[in-house]
Amino acid sequence: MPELPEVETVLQALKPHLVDNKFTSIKTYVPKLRGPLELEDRPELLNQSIVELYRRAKYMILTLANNYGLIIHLGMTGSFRLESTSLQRQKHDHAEFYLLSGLVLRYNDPRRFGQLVVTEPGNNILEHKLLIHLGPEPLTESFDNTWLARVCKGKKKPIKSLIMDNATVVGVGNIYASESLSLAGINPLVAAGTVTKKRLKRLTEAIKHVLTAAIEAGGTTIKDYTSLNGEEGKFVRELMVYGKAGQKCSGCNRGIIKQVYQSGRSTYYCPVCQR
DNA sequence: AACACGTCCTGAGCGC
DNA sequence: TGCGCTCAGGACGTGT
Repeated sequence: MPELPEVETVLQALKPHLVDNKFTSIKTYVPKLRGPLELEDRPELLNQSIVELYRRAKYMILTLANNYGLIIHLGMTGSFRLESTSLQRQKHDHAEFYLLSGLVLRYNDPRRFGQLVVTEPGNNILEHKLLIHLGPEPLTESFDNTWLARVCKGKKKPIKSLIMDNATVVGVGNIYASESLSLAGINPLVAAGTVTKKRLKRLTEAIKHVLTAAIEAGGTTIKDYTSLNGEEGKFVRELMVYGKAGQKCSGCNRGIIKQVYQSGRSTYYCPVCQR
């Protein structure tokens, strides 16, 4: 389940192979993923140098020399393989990008929650409807305790739901939300508006710390996630609470990790050291 | 306005 | 052994 660190890891792996390369042909095998998949019969995407590949939230953005672009979201189970064209297409490979370098980039996504969207030249890609409403990037100065306090003010919904909201901060999914709250010592269930400024500062720092450490570890592999060509993320070894229901908390060494459900998502926390 | 919840999707894991 | 059920969750859309 790719969150920001996983997307960042994939992005860095893809970059050297894609930038300055060109798509020579693109094939798709399903009519839609999360939205329509309209990459075939688009000559404007072919034989144009790939200029940039960067990230905004959990989206990867690829731009071409003619200012067409591609917005890519891996959803829950999306992954890329870069490989020889002599290798067979696999089950759930929904799109193939044949490259001038001779390799093929294959997009695999069993649950088809991902998105591959073409953008037209002329508009700022960051103002695309998928991107325009996104909040600050967690690893920049624009995400700080002042901002978080402003967003939390008066909010009754649980702090965990709030930090998973892309309008508050982007890239924090279910795993890193639980992990960040664990590190900050905050109970995920408490109303966001009741968390003190001091604790929100700790939370801001915890989010930055956890995401940075996860990027360094190449992400977290729980079930589906792998980076390019099947590499697994090692942050799973550093998890404090996620997926550890019933185990003793390694933070305080006293509490037993509890699993609760918040709007259909599982949340893990230590009832002793997260108050 | 704020928040909750349904929806999309497939495969793993489990109980019987 | 095999079937059917439940769960996993990102982000948008809809309902309250």
